[in-house]
Amino acid sequence: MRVRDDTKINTIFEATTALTSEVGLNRLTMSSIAQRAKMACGTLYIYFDSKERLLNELYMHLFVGSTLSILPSIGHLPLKKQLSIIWSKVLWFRVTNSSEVIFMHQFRYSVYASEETHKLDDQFVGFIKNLLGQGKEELIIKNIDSDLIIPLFYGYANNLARQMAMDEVEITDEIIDQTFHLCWDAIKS
Amino acid sequence: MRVRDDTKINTIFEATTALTSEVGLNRLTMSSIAQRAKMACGTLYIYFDSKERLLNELYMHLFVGSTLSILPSIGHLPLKKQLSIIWSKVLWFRVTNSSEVIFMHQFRYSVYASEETHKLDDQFVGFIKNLLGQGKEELIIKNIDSDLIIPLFYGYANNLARQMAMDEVEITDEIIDQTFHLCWDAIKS
Amino acid sequence: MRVRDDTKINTIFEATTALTSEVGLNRLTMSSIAQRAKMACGTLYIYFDSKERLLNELYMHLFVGSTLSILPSIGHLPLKKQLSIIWSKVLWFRVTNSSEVIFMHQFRYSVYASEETHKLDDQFVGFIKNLLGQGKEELIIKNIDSDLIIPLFYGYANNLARQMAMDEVEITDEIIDQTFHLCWDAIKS
Amino acid sequence: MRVRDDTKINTIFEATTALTSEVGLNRLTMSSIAQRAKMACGTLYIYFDSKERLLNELYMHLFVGSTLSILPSIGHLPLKKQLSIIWSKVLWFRVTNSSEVIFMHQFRYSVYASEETHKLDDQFVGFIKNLLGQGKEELIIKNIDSDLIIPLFYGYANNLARQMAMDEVEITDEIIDQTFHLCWDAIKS
DNA sequence: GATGAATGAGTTTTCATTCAT
DNA sequence: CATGAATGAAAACTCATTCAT
Repeated sequence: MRVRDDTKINTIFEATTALTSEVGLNRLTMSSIAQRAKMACGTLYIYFDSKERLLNELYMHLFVGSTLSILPSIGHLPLKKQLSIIWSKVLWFRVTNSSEVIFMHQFRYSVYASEETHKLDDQFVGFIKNLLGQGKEELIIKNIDSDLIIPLFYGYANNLARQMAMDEVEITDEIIDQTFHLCWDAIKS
Repeated sequence: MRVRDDTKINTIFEATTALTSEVGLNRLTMSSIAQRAKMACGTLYIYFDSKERLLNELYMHLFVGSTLSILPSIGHLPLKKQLSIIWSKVLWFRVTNSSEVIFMHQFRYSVYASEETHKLDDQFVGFIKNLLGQGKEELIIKNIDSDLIIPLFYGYANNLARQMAMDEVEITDEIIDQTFHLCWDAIKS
Repeated sequence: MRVRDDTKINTIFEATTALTSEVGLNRLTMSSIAQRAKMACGTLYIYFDSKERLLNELYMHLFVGSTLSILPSIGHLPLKKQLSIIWSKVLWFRVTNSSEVIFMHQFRYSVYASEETHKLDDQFVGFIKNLLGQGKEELIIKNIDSDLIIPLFYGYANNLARQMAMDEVEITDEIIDQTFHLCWDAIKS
Repeated sequence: MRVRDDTKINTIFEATTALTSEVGLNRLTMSSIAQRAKMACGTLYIYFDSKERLLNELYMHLFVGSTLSILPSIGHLPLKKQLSIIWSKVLWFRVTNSSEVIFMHQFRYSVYASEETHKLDDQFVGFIKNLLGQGKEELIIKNIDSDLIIPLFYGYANNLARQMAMDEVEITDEIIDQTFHLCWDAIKS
């Protein structure tokens, strides 16, 4: 019997991200994914119930891999260090995986994004909110509603990465440093 | 084609923004636009060559109305004041026109966005870049590559507005003040 | 403007019945209907929401045309005469519209048949039940549960018509007479 | 192919009849049969060349089991008795095996039914025709073309059984008696 | 024999665009 | 100009059948 091959899921994911970054989410079709992944159209449906599920699972996979996975391991570090690590991690991922970022960006606000997916984001946002709350108590960070601060990090990271990907600028530690300092100066009290 | 009947064009634009914010760009169809605008499907093609043109013209219309239009009139003011006015203007527009912002956001990186449209953005970015260059010469602003600064403003504004629209938070002068100060603290030298 | 052409619905109905009798309900596709009706595939969806609706509306159309339409006009006649007219009407229709009957037969118990459609049948059955009830009161008809009698008429008519259509036997008044007498002898008291 | 493993074949047959009565012939898929029969999709093809063959063999199996098998053993009985036994046998089978009857009914006139299958029916019909011929010679039965009589039995039995199955009415000897008398009164001279 | 993953032709349905009125 | 019926290519998804294990 042909064994169910879990690397196939990765092949599908790769084909999907690559195609989305090339032609956009709107022109992404199941048959084009299949063609790119070198398998039959029907095979996609063995691994995913529908196009919607495929995209949602890909998003969750990327989101977990890019950000959620580091959160637990840095809880003991000082606040600024934690933020700086997250910033670096997020930026590195975003810049070195430009196709993936383009996919995430287009998917994020598309009709395909499910409740479940949005909750992942909330989880991340919740963590950051917590961090900022701490910082405010310690009087390190300006006493401003976190909902006004988070979009700065979030929007800046997204936009910066997208811009760099489009201009084909390579990321350096210096750039990460500089941009993090902008953020830090913005929020430090 | 394209006779000036601004009433009709506005009706089409309003229908398009409203629908996009309700069902998303992916599910936006020409006949749904026509239906919402209370006209026939074919009438849309009297005013716009194609769906792509319609969307691009709408984007340009919104972009000019929301930002580009203020730029010339404030050139004589001091740097920080100029930035603050632009910030306020942009944010007000984004928050008080949430449908429009959702449309712009979804359209901005979609397959529909043409070269021409991207150049509009560049025009705006060029203006800001200029401003920042001035600031750096006057040693008011950190000496950092403007391409690293602009995404902060751009991304922050976009994200903040989208978040506020979704949470149905009302904008106040205080919020504009607070958020602008975050930005300013980030870049001031 | 092209005017919405209601004869088109008949064209579609005819194509559908003809095709069903030729290839069966299972191989009946929307594109084959469109092709046979000499119109585009999408045109079908202007007149019918879905394949299911098309089939249901066709069934109702045929059912009403073939049986339901005569019921009201014969209420004043004596019982046996009424039954005999219905029998004749049903049989004539079934035999002279063999494609239609094949469609109705295949559709009747298919997955496509909706609640609404079944209710039509009930309406007809209800009428006959009433008639039989009268007959029993007048002691003309055997005092047997109507649910045991109706399938005789219903099943016999269906089967006889189908058989005659397949054997390409022509119907005659004599045949109608003979077969009705079988039925009548079966139920008369 | 087609090794005799009757246990497995029966499992497949049961799964097929059950599923057909639940979802209809149109939604009956090979993989759903396999799933219900708790075996792999490919296994079905060890026992049957194709879906069409499977269905035809099932029909023949049911037909033989339900009717054909009794014919030889009653040839010596008087005409009315023979008919009455067949009626009883047929009705009992149809009512106590409602899934099977639904399958037979849906299959009977579907695209899947092969020549071979139709010949089975002819065999049964031929036997009955013979019987009726006898009856006419003995002047017990009306002198009417048998092709006009058989559909009465055939259609009545089918329809009655289907109706009772749907209404979940239990069959009794009384019902069999009553309905047979209807038939007999119809044809007796 | 048995499995079930893989195939890909075929199905229903959508929708940007055209065009007769 | 305005209409909206008509078009047909293309999309998502299904499923009988094959085949590597």
